[in-house]
Amino acid sequence: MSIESHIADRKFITLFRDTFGMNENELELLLSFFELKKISKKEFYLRPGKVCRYKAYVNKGCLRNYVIDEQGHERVLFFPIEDWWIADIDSYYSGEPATNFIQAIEDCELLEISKENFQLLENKIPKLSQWYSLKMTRRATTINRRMEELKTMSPRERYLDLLNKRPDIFQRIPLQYIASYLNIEPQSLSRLRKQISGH
Amino acid sequence: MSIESHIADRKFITLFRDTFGMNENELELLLSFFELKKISKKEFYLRPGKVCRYKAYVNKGCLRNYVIDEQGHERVLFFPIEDWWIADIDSYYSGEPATNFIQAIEDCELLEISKENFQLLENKIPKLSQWYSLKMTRRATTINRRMEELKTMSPRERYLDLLNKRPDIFQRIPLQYIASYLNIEPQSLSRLRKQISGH
DNA sequence: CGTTTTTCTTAACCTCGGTTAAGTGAATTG
DNA sequence: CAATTCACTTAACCGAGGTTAAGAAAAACG
Repeated sequence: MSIESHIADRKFITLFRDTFGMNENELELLLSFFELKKISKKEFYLRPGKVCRYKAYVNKGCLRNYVIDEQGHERVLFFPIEDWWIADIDSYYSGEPATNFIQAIEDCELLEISKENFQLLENKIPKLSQWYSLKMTRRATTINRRMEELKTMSPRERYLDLLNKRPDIFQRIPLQYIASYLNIEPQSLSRLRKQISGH
Repeated sequence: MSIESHIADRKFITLFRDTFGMNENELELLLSFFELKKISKKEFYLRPGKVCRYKAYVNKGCLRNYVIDEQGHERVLFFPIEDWWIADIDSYYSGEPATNFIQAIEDCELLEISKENFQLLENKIPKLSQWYSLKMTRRATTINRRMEELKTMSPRERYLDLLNKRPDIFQRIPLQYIASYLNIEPQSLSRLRKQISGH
Protein backbone atom coordinates (compact mmCIF):
# COMPACT_ATOMS: atom_id res chain seq x y z
CA MET A 1 0.00 0.00 0.00
CA SER A 2 1.55 3.31 -1.03
CA ILE A 3 1.92 6.24 1.27
CA GLU A 4 -0.11 8.33 -1.12
CA SER A 5 -3.30 6.37 -0.65
CA HIS A 6 -3.05 6.84 3.08
CA ILE A 7 -2.69 10.55 3.04
CA ALA A 8 -4.56 11.58 -0.08
CA ASP A 9 -7.44 12.92 1.96
CA ARG A 10 -5.35 14.55 4.65
CA LYS A 11 -4.38 18.14 5.34
CA PHE A 12 -0.80 17.07 4.87
CA ILE A 13 -1.23 17.12 1.13
CA THR A 14 -3.74 19.94 0.78
CA LEU A 15 -1.50 22.09 2.95
CA PHE A 16 1.33 21.97 0.49
CA ARG A 17 -0.82 21.93 -2.66
CA ASP A 18 -3.09 24.81 -1.70
CA THR A 19 -1.08 26.96 0.66
CA PHE A 20 2.25 26.70 -1.10
CA GLY A 21 1.08 26.05 -4.62
CA MET A 22 3.15 22.90 -5.02
CA ASN A 23 2.77 21.04 -8.28
CA GLU A 24 2.36 17.26 -8.58
CA ASN A 25 6.08 16.68 -9.16
CA GLU A 26 7.02 18.54 -6.04
CA LEU A 27 4.33 16.73 -4.07
CA GLU A 28 5.57 13.35 -5.24
CA LEU A 29 9.13 14.27 -4.29
CA LEU A 30 7.93 15.50 -0.94
CA LEU A 31 6.03 12.31 -0.20
CA SER A 32 8.88 10.05 -1.22
CA PHE A 33 10.93 11.39 1.66
CA PHE A 34 8.40 10.45 4.32
CA GLU A 35 8.03 7.05 5.87
CA LEU A 36 4.73 5.67 7.12
CA LYS A 37 4.92 4.48 10.69
CA LYS A 38 2.05 2.88 12.59
CA ILE A 39 2.08 2.65 16.35
CA SER A 40 -0.63 1.16 18.50
CA LYS A 41 -2.25 2.45 21.65
CA LYS A 42 0.13 2.76 24.63
CA GLU A 43 3.16 2.32 22.41
CA PHE A 44 5.93 4.93 22.65
CA TYR A 45 7.03 7.03 19.70
CA LEU A 46 9.82 8.57 21.78
CA ARG A 47 11.47 7.95 25.14
CA PRO A 48 14.05 10.03 27.01
CA GLY A 49 17.72 9.27 26.58
CA LYS A 50 18.04 8.98 22.83
CA VAL A 51 18.64 11.96 20.58
CA CYS A 52 15.55 12.93 18.61
CA ARG A 53 16.66 12.88 14.97
CA TYR A 54 13.23 12.73 13.33
CA LYS A 55 10.02 14.61 13.26
CA ALA A 56 6.68 13.12 12.34
CA TYR A 57 3.37 14.35 11.02
CA VAL A 58 0.32 12.94 12.81
CA ASN A 59 -1.85 11.60 10.01
CA LYS A 60 -4.27 9.84 12.32
CA GLY A 61 -4.62 9.34 16.06
CA CYS A 62 -3.78 11.11 19.25
CA LEU A 63 -0.77 11.09 21.57
CA ARG A 64 0.54 12.60 24.73
CA ASN A 65 3.84 14.40 25.06
CA TYR A 66 4.98 14.38 28.68
CA VAL A 67 7.97 14.68 31.01
CA ILE A 68 8.62 13.20 34.45
CA ASP A 69 9.55 15.58 37.24
CA GLU A 70 11.90 14.95 40.17
CA GLN A 71 9.09 13.55 42.33
CA GLY A 72 8.33 11.03 39.58
CA HIS A 73 5.10 12.67 38.45
CA GLU A 74 4.14 12.59 34.80
CA ARG A 75 3.44 16.07 33.43
CA VAL A 76 1.64 16.28 30.10
CA LEU A 77 2.87 19.17 27.93
CA PHE A 78 0.81 18.61 24.75
CA PHE A 79 -1.78 16.37 23.16
CA PRO A 80 -0.63 16.06 19.55
CA ILE A 81 -3.53 15.06 17.29
CA GLU A 82 -4.17 14.95 13.54
CA ASP A 83 -2.25 17.60 11.60
CA TRP A 84 0.29 18.23 14.37
CA TRP A 85 4.01 17.56 14.16
CA ILE A 86 5.75 15.66 16.92
CA ALA A 87 9.35 15.66 18.16
CA ASP A 88 11.30 16.51 21.29
CA ILE A 89 11.83 20.04 20.05
CA ASP A 90 14.74 20.70 22.39
CA SER A 91 16.59 17.51 21.52
CA TYR A 92 15.86 17.83 17.79
CA TYR A 93 17.59 21.20 17.57
CA SER A 94 20.26 20.86 20.24
CA GLY A 95 21.35 17.29 19.54
CA GLU A 96 21.20 16.57 23.28
CA PRO A 97 19.33 13.46 24.48
CA ALA A 98 15.56 13.83 24.64
CA THR A 99 13.77 14.38 27.94
CA ASN A 100 10.24 13.92 26.63
CA PHE A 101 8.03 10.85 26.36
CA ILE A 102 5.67 10.69 23.39
CA GLN A 103 3.14 7.89 23.77
CA ALA A 104 0.11 6.93 21.68
CA ILE A 105 -3.26 7.38 23.38
CA GLU A 106 -5.00 5.88 20.34
CA ASP A 107 -3.66 3.75 17.49
CA CYS A 108 -1.69 6.20 15.35
CA GLU A 109 -0.53 6.68 11.79
CA LEU A 110 2.57 8.86 11.52
CA LEU A 111 4.56 10.19 8.59
CA GLU A 112 8.17 10.40 9.64
CA ILE A 113 11.16 12.23 8.19
CA SER A 114 14.74 12.50 9.40
CA LYS A 115 16.40 15.82 10.14
CA GLU A 116 18.89 15.24 7.33
CA ASN A 117 16.22 14.42 4.78
CA PHE A 118 14.18 17.40 5.82
CA GLN A 119 17.16 19.63 5.14
CA LEU A 120 17.72 17.96 1.77
CA LEU A 121 14.10 18.52 0.95
CA GLU A 122 14.33 22.16 2.03
CA ASN A 123 17.09 22.69 -0.49
CA LYS A 124 15.10 21.04 -3.27
CA ILE A 125 11.82 22.77 -2.46
CA PRO A 126 12.46 26.36 -1.36
CA LYS A 127 8.80 26.83 -0.45
CA LEU A 128 9.35 24.42 2.38
CA SER A 129 11.56 26.95 4.16
CA GLN A 130 8.82 29.56 4.08
CA TRP A 131 6.42 27.05 5.50
CA TYR A 132 8.90 25.98 8.11
CA SER A 133 9.52 29.52 9.29
CA LEU A 134 5.77 30.03 9.62
CA LYS A 135 5.46 26.78 11.53
CA MET A 136 8.17 27.74 14.03
CA THR A 137 6.53 31.12 14.53
CA ARG A 138 3.19 29.51 15.24
CA ARG A 139 4.83 27.05 17.58
CA ALA A 140 6.53 29.86 19.49
CA THR A 141 3.29 31.83 19.88
CA THR A 142 1.35 28.73 20.93
CA ILE A 143 3.82 27.79 23.65
CA ASN A 144 4.03 31.42 24.70
CA ARG A 145 0.27 31.56 25.18
CA ARG A 146 0.43 28.30 27.12
CA MET A 147 3.07 29.74 29.42
CA GLU A 148 0.91 32.81 30.01
CA GLU A 149 -2.02 30.54 30.91
CA LEU A 150 0.07 28.66 33.44
CA LYS A 151 1.22 31.96 34.94
CA THR A 152 -2.07 33.81 35.10
CA MET A 153 -4.91 31.30 35.45
CA SER A 154 -6.01 29.13 38.38
CA PRO A 155 -6.55 25.37 37.84
CA ARG A 156 -10.31 26.01 37.84
CA GLU A 157 -9.96 28.68 35.14
CA ARG A 158 -7.67 26.48 33.08
CA TYR A 159 -10.19 23.64 33.23
CA LEU A 160 -13.12 25.80 32.17
CA ASP A 161 -11.04 27.38 29.43
CA LEU A 162 -10.00 24.00 28.03
CA LEU A 163 -13.57 22.72 28.18
CA ASN A 164 -14.58 25.76 26.18
CA LYS A 165 -11.77 25.85 23.62
CA ARG A 166 -10.99 22.16 23.11
CA PRO A 167 -14.16 20.15 23.81
CA ASP A 168 -12.84 17.46 21.43
CA ILE A 169 -10.07 16.69 23.93
CA PHE A 170 -12.63 15.46 26.47
CA GLN A 171 -14.11 13.04 23.95
CA ARG A 172 -10.95 11.08 23.32
CA ILE A 173 -8.49 11.61 26.17
CA PRO A 174 -8.75 10.07 29.68
CA LEU A 175 -9.34 12.59 32.46
CA GLN A 176 -6.18 11.62 34.30
CA TYR A 177 -4.09 12.88 31.38
CA ILE A 178 -6.17 16.04 31.09
CA ALA A 179 -5.55 16.66 34.79
CA SER A 180 -1.83 16.34 34.17
CA TYR A 181 -2.09 18.76 31.24
CA LEU A 182 -3.87 21.24 33.52
CA ASN A 183 -1.10 20.71 36.08
CA ILE A 184 -3.27 19.25 38.84
CA GLU A 185 -3.81 15.77 40.30
CA PRO A 186 -6.66 13.59 39.00
CA GLN A 187 -8.34 13.75 42.42
CA SER A 188 -8.32 17.53 42.29
CA LEU A 189 -9.87 17.50 38.82
CA SER A 190 -12.62 15.23 40.14
CA ARG A 191 -13.23 17.62 43.01
CA LEU A 192 -13.30 20.58 40.63
CA ARG A 193 -15.78 18.89 38.30
CA LYS A 194 -18.03 18.04 41.24
CA GLN A 195 -17.94 21.62 42.53
CA ILE A 196 -18.72 23.00 39.08
CA SER A 197 -21.54 20.55 38.22
CA GLY A 198 -23.05 21.04 41.68
CA HIS A 199 -23.83 24.64 40.78
CA MET B 1 25.69 61.08 16.64
CA SER B 2 25.39 58.20 14.19
CA ILE B 3 23.85 54.86 15.02
CA GLU B 4 27.11 53.16 14.13
CA SER B 5 29.08 54.72 16.95
CA HIS B 6 26.51 53.52 19.43
CA ILE B 7 26.54 49.93 18.39
CA ALA B 8 30.03 49.45 17.05
CA ASP B 9 31.05 47.49 20.12
CA ARG B 10 27.84 45.46 20.37
CA LYS B 11 26.97 41.92 19.49
CA PHE B 12 24.41 43.32 17.13
CA ILE B 13 27.09 44.09 14.60
CA THR B 14 29.46 41.22 15.32
CA LEU B 15 26.53 38.82 15.05
CA PHE B 16 25.90 39.68 11.45
CA ARG B 17 29.53 40.25 10.51
CA ASP B 18 30.91 37.07 12.01
CA THR B 19 28.04 34.63 12.05
CA PHE B 20 26.56 35.51 8.70
CA GLY B 21 29.64 36.83 6.96
CA MET B 22 28.06 40.13 6.01
CA ASN B 23 30.27 42.61 4.25
CA GLU B 24 30.46 46.32 5.09
CA ASN B 25 27.92 47.30 2.43
CA GLU B 26 25.36 44.86 3.78
CA LEU B 27 26.03 46.00 7.33
CA GLU B 28 25.56 49.63 6.38
CA LEU B 29 22.29 48.81 4.64
CA LEU B 30 21.19 46.78 7.63
CA LEU B 31 21.94 49.58 10.07
CA SER B 32 20.20 52.20 7.98
CA PHE B 33 16.91 50.43 8.57
CA PHE B 34 17.13 50.58 12.34
CA GLU B 35 16.17 53.55 14.46
CA LEU B 36 17.85 54.34 17.75
CA LYS B 37 15.35 54.75 20.57
CA LYS B 38 16.25 55.68 24.12
CA ILE B 39 13.83 55.09 26.96
CA SER B 40 14.47 55.88 30.57
CA LYS B 41 13.86 53.80 33.68
CA LYS B 42 10.16 53.04 34.33
CA GLU B 43 9.18 54.20 30.86
CA PHE B 44 7.09 51.82 28.74
CA TYR B 45 8.26 50.50 25.41
CA LEU B 46 4.91 48.76 24.87
CA ARG B 47 1.48 48.76 26.48
CA PRO B 48 -1.54 46.54 25.81
CA GLY B 49 -4.17 47.64 23.34
CA LYS B 50 -2.10 48.75 20.39
CA VAL B 51 -0.91 46.38 17.71
CA CYS B 52 2.80 45.64 17.98
CA ARG B 53 4.22 46.57 14.57
CA TYR B 54 7.89 46.79 15.54
CA LYS B 55 10.57 44.73 17.10
CA ALA B 56 13.62 46.11 18.83
CA TYR B 57 17.10 44.93 19.68
CA VAL B 58 18.23 45.70 23.22
CA ASN B 59 21.56 47.44 22.79
CA LYS B 60 21.86 48.47 26.42
CA GLY B 61 19.74 48.13 29.55
CA CYS B 62 17.22 45.79 31.02
CA LEU B 63 13.43 45.55 30.85
CA ARG B 64 10.53 43.49 32.09
CA ASN B 65 7.92 41.93 29.85
CA TYR B 66 4.75 41.27 31.84
CA VAL B 67 1.00 40.71 31.62
CA ILE B 68 -1.78 41.48 34.10
CA ASP B 69 -4.08 38.61 35.10
CA GLU B 70 -7.79 38.78 35.93
CA GLN B 71 -7.08 39.47 39.61
CA GLY B 72 -4.98 42.46 38.59
CA HIS B 73 -1.64 40.85 39.41
CA GLU B 74 1.40 41.63 37.32
CA ARG B 75 3.08 38.48 36.00
CA VAL B 76 6.59 38.84 34.60
CA LEU B 77 7.24 36.58 31.60
CA PHE B 78 10.78 37.65 30.64
CA PHE B 79 13.60 39.97 31.55
CA PRO B 80 14.97 41.15 28.20
CA ILE B 81 18.57 42.36 28.56
CA GLU B 82 21.41 43.21 26.18
CA ASP B 83 21.34 41.21 22.95
CA TRP B 84 17.66 40.20 23.27
CA TRP B 85 14.89 41.19 20.92
CA ILE B 86 11.66 42.60 22.31
CA ALA B 87 8.09 42.59 20.96
CA ASP B 88 4.67 41.25 21.90
CA ILE B 89 5.31 38.10 19.91
CA ASP B 90 1.64 37.19 19.68
CA SER B 91 0.50 40.62 18.51
CA TYR B 92 3.44 41.04 16.13
CA TYR B 93 2.50 37.95 14.16
CA SER B 94 -1.27 37.90 14.53
CA GLY B 95 -1.96 41.61 14.08
CA GLU B 96 -4.23 41.51 17.14
CA PRO B 97 -3.78 44.15 19.86
CA ALA B 98 -0.93 43.47 22.27
CA THR B 99 -1.58 42.08 25.76
CA ASN B 100 1.94 42.55 27.10
CA PHE B 101 3.59 45.42 28.94
CA ILE B 102 7.26 46.04 28.24
CA GLN B 103 8.76 48.47 30.72
CA ALA B 104 12.35 49.62 31.27
CA ILE B 105 13.92 48.57 34.56
CA GLU B 106 17.07 50.53 33.71
CA ASP B 107 17.67 53.33 31.19
CA CYS B 108 17.67 51.57 27.83
CA GLU B 109 19.04 51.95 24.34
CA LEU B 110 16.99 50.14 21.72
CA LEU B 111 17.40 49.60 17.98
CA GLU B 112 13.95 49.47 16.46
CA ILE B 113 12.70 48.23 13.11
CA SER B 114 9.18 47.97 11.71
CA LYS B 115 7.68 44.72 10.50
CA GLU B 116 7.48 46.09 6.94
CA ASN B 117 11.10 47.24 6.93
CA PHE B 118 12.23 43.95 8.34
CA GLN B 119 10.55 42.16 5.47
CA LEU B 120 12.11 44.56 2.96
CA LEU B 121 15.47 43.90 4.52
CA GLU B 122 14.89 40.15 4.41
CA ASN B 123 14.39 40.38 0.65
CA LYS B 124 17.55 42.44 0.21
CA ILE B 125 19.71 40.33 2.51
CA PRO B 126 18.83 36.63 2.16
CA LYS B 127 21.10 35.70 5.05
CA LEU B 128 18.70 37.49 7.32
CA SER B 129 16.06 34.80 6.72
CA GLN B 130 18.40 32.05 7.81
CA TRP B 131 19.18 34.00 10.93
CA TYR B 132 15.53 34.68 11.54
CA SER B 133 14.59 31.03 11.28
CA LEU B 134 17.32 30.15 13.77
CA LYS B 135 16.09 32.88 16.09
CA MET B 136 12.50 31.62 16.04
CA THR B 137 13.72 28.10 16.73
CA ARG B 138 15.73 29.28 19.72
CA ARG B 139 12.80 31.30 20.94
CA ALA B 140 10.51 28.27 20.72
CA THR B 141 12.92 26.02 22.63
CA THR B 142 13.51 28.67 25.30
CA ILE B 143 9.82 29.18 25.96
CA ASN B 144 9.29 25.43 25.85
CA ARG B 145 11.90 24.92 28.53
CA ARG B 146 10.31 27.67 30.59
CA MET B 147 6.91 25.99 30.33
CA GLU B 148 8.46 22.71 31.49
CA GLU B 149 9.98 24.50 34.49
CA LEU B 150 6.63 25.95 35.46
CA LYS B 151 5.06 22.51 35.17
CA THR B 152 7.64 20.41 36.97
CA MET B 153 9.43 22.58 39.54
CA SER B 154 8.26 23.96 42.87
CA PRO B 155 8.73 27.68 43.62
CA ARG B 156 11.67 26.77 45.83
CA GLU B 157 13.31 24.78 43.05
CA ARG B 158 12.67 27.54 40.52
CA TYR B 159 14.31 30.07 42.84
CA LEU B 160 17.41 27.96 43.44
CA ASP B 161 17.63 27.18 39.74
CA LEU B 162 17.47 30.85 38.75
CA LEU B 163 20.02 31.78 41.40
CA ASN B 164 22.29 29.17 39.90
CA LYS B 165 21.75 29.84 36.20
CA ARG B 166 21.20 33.60 36.10
CA PRO B 167 23.06 35.17 39.06
CA ASP B 168 23.34 38.38 37.01
CA ILE B 169 19.56 38.81 37.29
CA PHE B 170 19.85 39.28 41.04
CA GLN B 171 22.40 42.06 40.62
CA ARG B 172 20.20 44.35 38.54
CA ILE B 173 16.54 43.42 39.02
CA PRO B 174 14.43 44.16 42.14
CA LEU B 175 13.33 41.07 44.07
CA GLN B 176 9.65 41.86 43.64
CA TYR B 177 9.98 41.43 39.88
CA ILE B 178 11.99 38.25 40.30
CA ALA B 179 9.23 36.91 42.55
CA SER B 180 6.72 37.64 39.81
CA TYR B 181 8.95 35.88 37.27
CA LEU B 182 9.08 32.85 39.58
CA ASN B 183 5.29 33.03 39.85
CA ILE B 184 5.12 33.70 43.57
CA GLU B 185 4.34 36.74 45.73
CA PRO B 186 7.21 38.92 47.02
CA GLN B 187 6.34 37.92 50.61
CA SER B 188 6.70 34.26 49.70
CA LEU B 189 10.08 34.89 48.11
CA SER B 190 11.19 36.62 51.31
CA ARG B 191 10.01 33.62 53.32
CA LEU B 192 11.82 31.25 50.95
CA ARG B 193 15.07 33.20 51.16
CA LYS B 194 14.86 33.21 54.95
CA GLN B 195 14.24 29.45 55.09
CA ILE B 196 17.14 28.76 52.75
CA SER B 197 19.66 31.09 54.42
CA GLY B 198 18.65 29.76 57.85
CA HIS B 199 19.93 26.34 56.88
C1' DC C 1 -20.45 -13.07 30.33
C1' DG C 2 -17.80 -12.98 34.47
C1' DT C 3 -13.12 -11.63 35.75
C1' DT C 4 -9.46 -8.51 35.84
C1' DT C 5 -7.57 -4.28 35.04
C1' DT C 6 -7.93 0.48 34.40
C1' DT C 7 -10.11 4.81 35.25
C1' DC C 8 -12.63 7.83 38.03
C1' DT C 9 -14.58 9.50 42.42
C1' DT C 10 -14.94 10.49 47.34
C1' DA C 11 -13.33 11.78 51.84
C1' DA C 12 -10.06 13.18 55.65
C1' DC C 13 -6.06 15.34 56.58
C1' DC C 14 -2.08 18.36 55.71
C1' DT C 15 1.05 21.66 53.60
C1' DC C 16 2.65 25.33 50.87
C1' DG C 17 2.00 29.60 49.17
C1' DG C 18 -1.54 33.54 49.10
C1' DT C 19 -3.53 37.29 51.76
C1' DT C 20 -3.62 40.94 54.92
C1' DA C 21 -1.37 44.04 57.70
C1' DA C 22 2.38 46.19 59.81
C1' DG C 23 6.94 47.56 60.22
C1' DT C 24 11.86 48.25 58.68
C1' DG C 25 15.23 49.72 55.55
C1' DA C 26 16.93 51.86 51.24
C1' DA C 27 16.82 55.10 47.67
C1' DT C 28 15.08 59.38 45.44
C1' DT C 29 13.93 63.98 45.45
C1' DG C 30 13.09 68.83 46.62
C1' DC D 1 19.55 66.26 54.77
C1' DA D 2 14.83 65.86 55.87
C1' DA D 3 10.90 64.05 53.62
C1' DT D 4 8.70 61.00 50.87
C1' DT D 5 8.41 57.26 48.16
C1' DC D 6 9.75 52.67 47.06
C1' DA D 7 11.57 48.02 48.24
C1' DC D 8 11.96 44.37 51.34
C1' DT D 9 10.80 41.63 55.47
C1' DT D 10 8.08 39.50 59.10
C1' DA D 11 4.14 37.35 61.17
C1' DA D 12 -0.69 35.40 61.67
C1' DC D 13 -4.24 33.47 59.33
C1' DC D 14 -6.52 31.03 55.54
C1' DG D 15 -7.70 28.15 51.73
C1' DA D 16 -6.81 25.67 47.35
C1' DG D 17 -4.80 21.84 45.91
C1' DG D 18 -1.69 17.78 47.24
C1' DT D 19 -1.49 13.33 49.64
C1' DT D 20 -3.13 9.07 51.17
C1' DA D 21 -6.33 5.56 51.13
C1' DA D 22 -10.36 3.34 49.78
C1' DG D 23 -14.13 2.22 47.01
C1' DA D 24 -17.16 2.67 42.69
C1' DA D 25 -17.59 2.55 37.86
C1' DA D 26 -16.17 1.52 33.39
C1' DA D 27 -13.46 -0.83 30.01
C1' DA D 28 -10.76 -4.66 28.36
C1' DC D 29 -10.20 -9.36 27.84
C1' DG D 30 -10.27 -14.35 27.91
